[in-house]
Amino acid sequence: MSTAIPTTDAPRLYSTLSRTVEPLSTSPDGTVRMYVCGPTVYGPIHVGNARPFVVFSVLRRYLTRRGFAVRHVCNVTDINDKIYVAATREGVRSDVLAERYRAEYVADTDRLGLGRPDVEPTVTEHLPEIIAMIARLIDVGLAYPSAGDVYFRVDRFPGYGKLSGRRLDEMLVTEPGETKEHPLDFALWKGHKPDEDTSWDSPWGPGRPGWHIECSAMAAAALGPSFDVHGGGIDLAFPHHENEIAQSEGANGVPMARIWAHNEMLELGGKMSKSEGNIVLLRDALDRWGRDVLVAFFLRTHYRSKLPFGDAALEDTARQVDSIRNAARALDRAESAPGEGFNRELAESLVVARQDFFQALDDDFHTPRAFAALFEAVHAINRAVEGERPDIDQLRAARAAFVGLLDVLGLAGLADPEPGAPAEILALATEREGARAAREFALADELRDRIEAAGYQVRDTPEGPQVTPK
RNA sequence: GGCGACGUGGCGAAGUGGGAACGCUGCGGUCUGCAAAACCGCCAUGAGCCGGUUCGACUCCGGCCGUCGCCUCCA
Repeated sequence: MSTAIPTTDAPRLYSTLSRTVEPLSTSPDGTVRMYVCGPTVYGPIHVGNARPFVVFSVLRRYLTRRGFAVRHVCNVTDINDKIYVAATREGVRSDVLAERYRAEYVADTDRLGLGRPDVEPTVTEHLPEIIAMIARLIDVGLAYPSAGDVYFRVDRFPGYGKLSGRRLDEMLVTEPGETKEHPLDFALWKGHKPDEDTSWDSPWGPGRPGWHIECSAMAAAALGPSFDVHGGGIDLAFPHHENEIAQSEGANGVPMARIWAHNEMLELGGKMSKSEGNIVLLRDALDRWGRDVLVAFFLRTHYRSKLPFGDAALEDTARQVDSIRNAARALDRAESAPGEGFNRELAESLVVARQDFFQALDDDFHTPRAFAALFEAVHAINRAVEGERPDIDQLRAARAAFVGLLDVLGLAGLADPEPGAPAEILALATEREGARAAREFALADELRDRIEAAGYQVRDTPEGPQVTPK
């Protein structure tokens, strides 16, 4: 079985900036440099916040297995209006609160088991870079101090609006700008207010960074002024990413990111958001569904489609995950009683599945089609185990191929050896076999009920009973 | 009001100018003492609605209706 990736073209991704699917670029050293907007840490993250984390973490996994070096940066915003508000409400210092929820964010997303980004910068670590960038923007005339704040001058940046397709003169103006030249000018630096318990010195007086400048500064610090992919939720396209472009390109004079990749929103009767109050915390979803189901749930829908979150969809996903796991169990059984020959249909199906799988992911990270390919493999494996059973070498090769696909999606654990049932459960299963042999089926069924009550399931197979966790 | 995304079977969800993937559910069958799993087969003559282009449109264009996101903090 070939290990080469059966594709010739470069992976392609849709860019909000060009509104087309574009070939992925690499930076001059061959690395794909990717920056993804992470959470503001003023509370535990919800499953909506987890979507970009999953999408871009798995994209990184895919690109890595596709042979690219990837530098994946995902920031944590730990200075923000909402953090002050939350700190006041909880009666703790804002920096203490931010650090607590930063750690909780890391712990929650660790449970997804998709690895960590290479760098997870925080705002508090980047004040010097932020201040330097603001100073630079003032130098080139794109920013101005005003009453202790510093604002970006939007009408001096010619490309303002190019990402979100807006024009300055069409935008709804809701905010009067008594300290701003233009109502849509946005804050780069906010002067210290008495009720805020942190502040940093700057040439414009004590204060803190505005919301957008941090990402410009952190992205440049971690990836340089120009990189390959900038990701995040579509709700950030305006104003956040628009402002990032204005700041970074205004200060650095080069395009910030080649591809702007945005995931669509999770829905729970309208967009899931903390301000709407219709949220499910990531940790609660993990407790209830487990990481396998949750990861598969995010991946079975394309990242640019809205994703309704609900019990029915998760239950559906859980069944899909079970059927993937069952194919691995079928391989377990077959390996304990292999056949003699070579199953040509299995070999061919796995090649096709692998090809379809990688082609789908090359095409704008099409995970739903990758899932379809995965099920081609599931069925091919089940057919081979039931039918013309292959020899041990082919079974092992089939497992390797199957696990290789699962691994790209972060689901290789579905094929891991399962923890064996405890001895007392296995004893019940053995006893049940005796009862069955003696045709004492009432006793056999009672024993099965007891096994199930203990959380295990018995499946009678030609290789004997298979006891699996329920 | 402006910008954008989208409307496909019971549900979820794809591709495609000329046979509507895939998964779940449901139905029938095989296997099984039964069950579970698996396997085999069936399930949209139609793709929000109305026009247009075309030999031919679900697929392109226009209009309408509807849903959602952004325009204010938001993944």
